[in-house]
Amino acid sequence: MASPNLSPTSRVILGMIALGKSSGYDIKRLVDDATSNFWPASYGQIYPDLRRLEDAGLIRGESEPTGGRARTVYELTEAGNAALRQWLQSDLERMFEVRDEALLRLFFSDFGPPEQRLEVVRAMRNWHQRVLDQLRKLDPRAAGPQLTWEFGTGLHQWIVQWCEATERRLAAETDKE
Amino acid sequence: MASPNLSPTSRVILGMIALGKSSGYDIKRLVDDATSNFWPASYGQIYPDLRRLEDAGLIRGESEPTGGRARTVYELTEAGNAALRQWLQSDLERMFEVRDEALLRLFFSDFGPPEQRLEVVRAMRNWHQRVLDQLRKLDPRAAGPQLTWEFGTGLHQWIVQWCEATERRLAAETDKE
DNA sequence: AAATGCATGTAAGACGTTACATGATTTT
DNA sequence: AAAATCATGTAACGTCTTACATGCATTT
Repeated sequence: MASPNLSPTSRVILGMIALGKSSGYDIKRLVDDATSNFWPASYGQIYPDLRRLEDAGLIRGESEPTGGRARTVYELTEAGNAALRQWLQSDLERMFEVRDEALLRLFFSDFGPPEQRLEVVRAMRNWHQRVLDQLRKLDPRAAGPQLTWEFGTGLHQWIVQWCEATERRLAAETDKE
Repeated sequence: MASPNLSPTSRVILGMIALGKSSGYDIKRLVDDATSNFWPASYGQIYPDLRRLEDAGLIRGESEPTGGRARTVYELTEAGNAALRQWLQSDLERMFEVRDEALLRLFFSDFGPPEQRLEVVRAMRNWHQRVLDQLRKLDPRAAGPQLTWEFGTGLHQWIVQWCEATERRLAAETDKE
């Protein structure tokens, strides 16, 4: 009933449960399909968080075994519903974080030969192309609201195009010399 | 001389030192100016890492006080130079990570009223617009190689435009009802 | 019979930020 | 005289991942 230390990730969990009663396993699958590109979550995060959310009275767990296989399914309490709504309406700050090792390499690759820069951009393009292919394989409706899906595909597509343009530019520079 | 546990961030540090002898303070400033948008670093990361890098024999520190103010300046050793080059040439994997709370809210905002979605996208646009303004204030040449600067501005610009388009779409949907 | 999927969990550690403390120097 | 900047550092904490362990059920 006490309400301490809810991690940022616990909000995804809360949200996923709001979309329908779920077990920890279910949540993991939902997250992988729908939000992992902008908010991943691991079992090591999910299960302890479920405990904390239950201790805080925001969710309620029920045992729903499938045959002899244990299974605990969670649903929101009234408090949990209120907490979710409150979060959705609160001001948002410091919300966008990126860690991109490719850009880091690009930044420092003035160090090496010019072909190295080209190599980095190529690897970068490949990576985002793969993410893009994977995103497109998903049925956007199955993965929840489509706005985020559109954003994801659009973003990676933009990056791929930037890489292509940059590769052409770098190739031209290399040829000149 | 032993070479254990170098954090991902230690590579930024190594790279920054390669660009010129630097103190921990200098590195922090360089990172804030040049790479913080895709690879931030805090003092709590930098100073311990400098120790580890020195213990590993990749950098060498010299005391260069300014008046009575202590100051330790680092430069690369031959081993450090080799390590940097090796990193730049190695294959890169799992290099792009995003955490975006705005998208998370967008994803779950089917919960609340439709105006809430609009509100989230607006806040999102504001945030990226502010980042964009800040990036443009920087002289790209002062902030190191310009490729990463161009990428950053382009990316945030694309996001701002996506938000604008989405806002129009959402507004149109709201009017219809 | 073996492999894959369902289901739950934990321990250890990697990684990073925040907040604090200290003090000298320079600028206003 | 006060404020801002230079400079170094650490302790505590939050967050998250990795790797492991366990065992039932279903598919091949």
